[in-house]
Amino acid sequence: MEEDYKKWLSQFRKGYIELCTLITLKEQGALHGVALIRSFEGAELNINEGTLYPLLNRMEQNGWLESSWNMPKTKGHPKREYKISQKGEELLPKLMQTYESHHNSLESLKGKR
Amino acid sequence: MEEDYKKWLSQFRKGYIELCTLITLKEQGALHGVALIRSFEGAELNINEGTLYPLLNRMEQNGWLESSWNMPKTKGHPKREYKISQKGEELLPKLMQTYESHHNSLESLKGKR
DNA sequence: TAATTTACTTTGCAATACAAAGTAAAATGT
DNA sequence: ACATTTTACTTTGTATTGCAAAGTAAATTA
Repeated sequence: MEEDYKKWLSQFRKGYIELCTLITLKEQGALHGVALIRSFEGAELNINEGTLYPLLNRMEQNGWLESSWNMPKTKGHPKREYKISQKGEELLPKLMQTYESHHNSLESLKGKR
Repeated sequence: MEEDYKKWLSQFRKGYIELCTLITLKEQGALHGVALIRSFEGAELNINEGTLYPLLNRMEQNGWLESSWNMPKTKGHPKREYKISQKGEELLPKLMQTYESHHNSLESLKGKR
């Protein structure tokens, strides 16, 4: 039962995390991985490292994001910063529309008698 | 670009359709496959046969649904009717809670400045 | 200078949505 | 009566992604 739920959750999140990433980078500008994870936590959303980093790489390869290494001038660990690309900006409204449409469908199914 | 979107959509729907199925069977009682597809269409949600039928079988094997063949007494094609099981009824609120929590997270990410 | 922390990478696995082709029973048309 | 079409469901093959766990390497701390 608990097992069923865990499996379902991991499926349910497919695509969702990409959308959250696009939204966050659009709202907040350039962020590196750990900062993204913290932003998600601020929205009570916990994302695994092993999920996020491969996802960021895939999104960059798709051209939805752009990244640059941010070598710290004085101190700190080198970080890779991601920001949303032109293509990502164009795609985001389409994904949001689809998200909302699915949300409405679900609400509508709940309300049937 | 269009290709990107299609791939994303197919990922995004993972898990979502199972939830819609549970909700619909809870609301409407026993339905067969085609009736489910029509219910979804009524909520402006289009689901492929090749998606729905394997999904129904999986859900039954997980014990979330129960099915029975409905041999028509006088006329019509034999149909397999699905209804939500005890286990499905128990699981549904948990999935809904998770759905809503993710919905809230996304809204919260949109609202950040 | 050894141990720890930070940020990111890599690997292997399991699971589902979809398109397309397939099956079989019932209804329809000629 | 026989062939065609429709209805409802099944099967197959592919492509992706989320996750846990182990791994790397630079920077900081002890």
